[in-house]
Amino acid sequence: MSILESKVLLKKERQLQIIHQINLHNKILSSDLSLILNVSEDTIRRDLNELASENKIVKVHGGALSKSYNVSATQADTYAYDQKKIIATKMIKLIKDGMTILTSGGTTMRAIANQLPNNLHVTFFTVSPLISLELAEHPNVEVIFLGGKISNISKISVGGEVVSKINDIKADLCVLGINGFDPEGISDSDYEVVQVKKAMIKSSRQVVATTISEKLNSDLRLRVCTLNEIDYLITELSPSHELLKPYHDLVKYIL
Amino acid sequence: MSILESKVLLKKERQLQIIHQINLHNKILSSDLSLILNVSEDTIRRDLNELASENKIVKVHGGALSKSYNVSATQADTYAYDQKKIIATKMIKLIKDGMTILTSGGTTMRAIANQLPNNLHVTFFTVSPLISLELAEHPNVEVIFLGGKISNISKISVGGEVVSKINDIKADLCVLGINGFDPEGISDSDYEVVQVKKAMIKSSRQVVATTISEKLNSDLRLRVCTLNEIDYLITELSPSHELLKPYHDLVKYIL
DNA sequence: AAATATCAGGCGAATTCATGCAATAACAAA
DNA sequence: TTTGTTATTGCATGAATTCGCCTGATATTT
Repeated sequence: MSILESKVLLKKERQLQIIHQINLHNKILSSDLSLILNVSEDTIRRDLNELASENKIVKVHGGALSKSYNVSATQADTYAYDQKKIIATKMIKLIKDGMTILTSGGTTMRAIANQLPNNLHVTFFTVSPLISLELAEHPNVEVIFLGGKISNISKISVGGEVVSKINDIKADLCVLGINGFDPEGISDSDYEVVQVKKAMIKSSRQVVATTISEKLNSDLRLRVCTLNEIDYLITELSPSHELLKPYHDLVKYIL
Repeated sequence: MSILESKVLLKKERQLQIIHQINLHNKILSSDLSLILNVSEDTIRRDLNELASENKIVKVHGGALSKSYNVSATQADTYAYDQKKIIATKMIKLIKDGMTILTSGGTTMRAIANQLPNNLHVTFFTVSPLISLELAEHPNVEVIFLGGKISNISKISVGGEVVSKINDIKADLCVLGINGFDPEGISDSDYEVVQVKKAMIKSSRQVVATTISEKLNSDLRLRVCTLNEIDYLITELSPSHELLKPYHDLVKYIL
């Protein structure tokens, strides 16, 4: 054990953290950064000004924005980010030390990866480059990327090689990001993605479906699985919420 | 580690210890080093300045950071981005339709992936999640990710599985991002990364080494290959530049 | 318009830094 | 060994950075 688990952040480090946060959420409030990094808002403001003058971020009243701001994609993201954070919090409670977890991609999964506490010792198998990077930030997490052809659309690896690799795994938990979800089951629109998700479900002891409530009761063209194949449904809503009523008989646990 | 601690450390030894500490923790405070090594902070400061001018660490107010610390930085933010863009332009000229290309990670590679013209029809094999994402933005590019354990430090997949997968490939071109480069060859500091790079070189018809001039004449602990194993050296400098003189006899083409 | 939040700029305390200098250590030649 | 040369180190000084707090100005919200 080393003596110097210094809590002191060097200025440069703090600024890197700020950039990381901004890249992740696309925007950030000075007040949030102040809380996260445990320094005064003045210091944050000075950092933001400095980073802005170096052209690394865009400073706005109250906080800062990412430089490469993809309007259409990210606005939806930021809009749902709070909800996804709630989902992440619920999801993380299911994770125990020593688990092996299989995960797909998607922004909800990304929020989970980001919120993961640093003291968890777990092994993640993933098909998403983005998630693998986010997970690799956690020192006690082992990340295995299941390689294959990267789908231009969904940005996860797909194809026979991935599927057969997944078949060789026996995971404790499968965390699925969801695109279509209704009483008939989970659905998706991309054939290759469906193959991967099916394999993931088959290789896991328990399956967790995570989705923002917005996607409830939407049906896409291809079926991934029926609801009796999943163990947990996690949304940002309270389990007793009206919208979730139709699912209480169909899914084992709703969180 | 008890009685011998009273032994006086020579400057070189001390600096090696400093580098060790930084590699271990990614950062270090001058005050901590002063305690650990039992010398005054002035001496530490002088050491840090020296190591920084040799480009081995990044000195900041209060201590120093590892060079590879800013992993999650944005594109425009990456160090020496303009230079890397020049390298990317030169590199891309070597790519022809239909090629199969094997690539490592690194920010230079990222610049290349980013600058790639959309009309190129090529297949990329990569071990870097970041590069795979960047490449997947190009509609006519097929991206295959070579999966494996993701190294927390270098953020590329490493391990036996990757290496043996690479051995099965026969690529036209291998594009290597470089960390250490001097007349004796290419070097790197991470054992696992070296194994992957070696395999990549072996599986490719031609090898391209790309590096910003700053990294020329730097020697890291582990050898990746000698210079006669690479075909092209690409830097941001003109091929006739003074700094490149020592390499004209050693590398086939300098661009 | 009033209430609230965010801002820029200045101040002071604490820390870190660069620099010069003298004491000491390391090393090479005699 | 001794002697002379150079490198290294610790300390002292004043300068520079960093950071939290404060104030009055500006922006945003209600």
